[in-house]
Amino acid sequence: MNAASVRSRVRAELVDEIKEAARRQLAVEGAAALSLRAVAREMGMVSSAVYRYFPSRDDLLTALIVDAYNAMGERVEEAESGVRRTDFRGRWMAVCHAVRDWARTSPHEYGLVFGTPVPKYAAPADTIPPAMRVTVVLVRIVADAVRAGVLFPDREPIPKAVRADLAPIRAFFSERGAIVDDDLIVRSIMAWTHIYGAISFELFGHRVGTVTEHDGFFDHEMRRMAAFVGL
Amino acid sequence: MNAASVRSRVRAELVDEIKEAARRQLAVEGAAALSLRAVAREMGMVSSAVYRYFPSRDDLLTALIVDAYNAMGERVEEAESGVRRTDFRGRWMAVCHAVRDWARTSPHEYGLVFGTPVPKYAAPADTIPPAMRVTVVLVRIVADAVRAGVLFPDREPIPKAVRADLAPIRAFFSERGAIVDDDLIVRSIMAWTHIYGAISFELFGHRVGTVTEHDGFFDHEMRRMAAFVGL
DNA sequence: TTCAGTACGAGAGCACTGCTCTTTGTTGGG
DNA sequence: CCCAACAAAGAGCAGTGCTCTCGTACTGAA
Repeated sequence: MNAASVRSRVRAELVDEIKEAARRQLAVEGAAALSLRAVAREMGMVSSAVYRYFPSRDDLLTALIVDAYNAMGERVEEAESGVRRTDFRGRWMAVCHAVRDWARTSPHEYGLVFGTPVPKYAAPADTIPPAMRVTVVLVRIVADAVRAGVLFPDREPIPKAVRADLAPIRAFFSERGAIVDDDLIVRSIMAWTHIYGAISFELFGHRVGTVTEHDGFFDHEMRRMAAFVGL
Repeated sequence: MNAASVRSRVRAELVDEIKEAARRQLAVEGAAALSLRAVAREMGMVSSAVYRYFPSRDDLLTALIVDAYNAMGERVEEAESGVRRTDFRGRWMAVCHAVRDWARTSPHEYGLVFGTPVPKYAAPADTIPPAMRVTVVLVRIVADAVRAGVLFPDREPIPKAVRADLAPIRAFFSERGAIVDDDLIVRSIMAWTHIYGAISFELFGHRVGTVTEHDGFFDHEMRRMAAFVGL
């Protein structure tokens, strides 16, 4: 083990500690109030020292966003893998509940990735793969169901412009050995949209006065959307 | 006209001017960067003077939120009123598109009311009525359709807990002379959830790489959700 | 083992923020 | 006509993100 790796190891540890402290602060105050100075204070260092590890506050936020996506992806993948492969509906429902469970345990992290985008902040390219993890799982379920011959097209006419738009996605599916029709893609996107909408509505407080039994309603809602998709 | 009203009139004008300036700044920088000092600067006054009109930055934000809800409500009501009363599906679609159109012309205002809730900020009670305006329009469409006998229950079994949860809403409908079954309420809430989810997904950039023809996709999507509701 | 180069933390400082307090000016109504 | 109510200004406090400089400690090669 050369000495450079010693330095870089202690550096990586420091980076983790800073992120840890930031995450703690995030959970209490929220993303908007995340203060680099407060993080430094909690770690017993001066604010300028933190800049050795994160060039700016936005870079810290980016790191937290990537971590959040990965945490969510991990939870989803784990939950989905525990379901019998041929139980497509069960796999789908497991994903839905895993996303919501994660969102409820880490509401600020959820808000960080799915809430109002921070102005003047453009998510760098390295957030894309972690952000895709959940989508990939959902796509795989649909592809598997199609291959198993249990998912059928709906014969719903789709506008030409939308159909052209969907071509690359269709190609993506057929590369994975699943011939998927446009309508099924539309329904899948709608279902993912709905998962996001339902969780955000609940978490952001837009269902107060409408729904109080969030657990039951979400489950029922997701069940209906799974049926809508065809699972 | 007594003199007190003169004072209060010029005061109301100042309040409007401040909100106007704040709104302009909001459109450029976003809610997080809304600076009371910058607003004051733009108006040629000193920051402390603004505090005569808004006790805190959050109060300014609250005022903007109320205005945003009302602007959205107005757009929706106007669009919906222009459709033949018996064209229930047309009325519903008009609402969907009006919400999206407003959101696209005022993305920051949309983010303000539907995005990540500001930590430590609790929306005061006077934001509730403006926030309900769109919901009221949607409810009226459903109620009208039920009364006209063109909307039927789906006979989808609903969990007991959810059913109990929905009782007050069912009562609200029957007060308006429409006997609405639980399943229809569920579908309506889901549709509103979906409107929100689709618009937020688009505006917050979570559909990049999936959909590019947003207009066409949204229209198709909403059409399918209208069918899902039964319209 | 020595020594140059680098990484690091500390501290001061800049321009900004929300907000408070005191002082000064203005203006409307008894 | 004068005084009270109101408005604006200005200074000031504590906080923010971020930059720059400076001394120290450590590392990797000679």
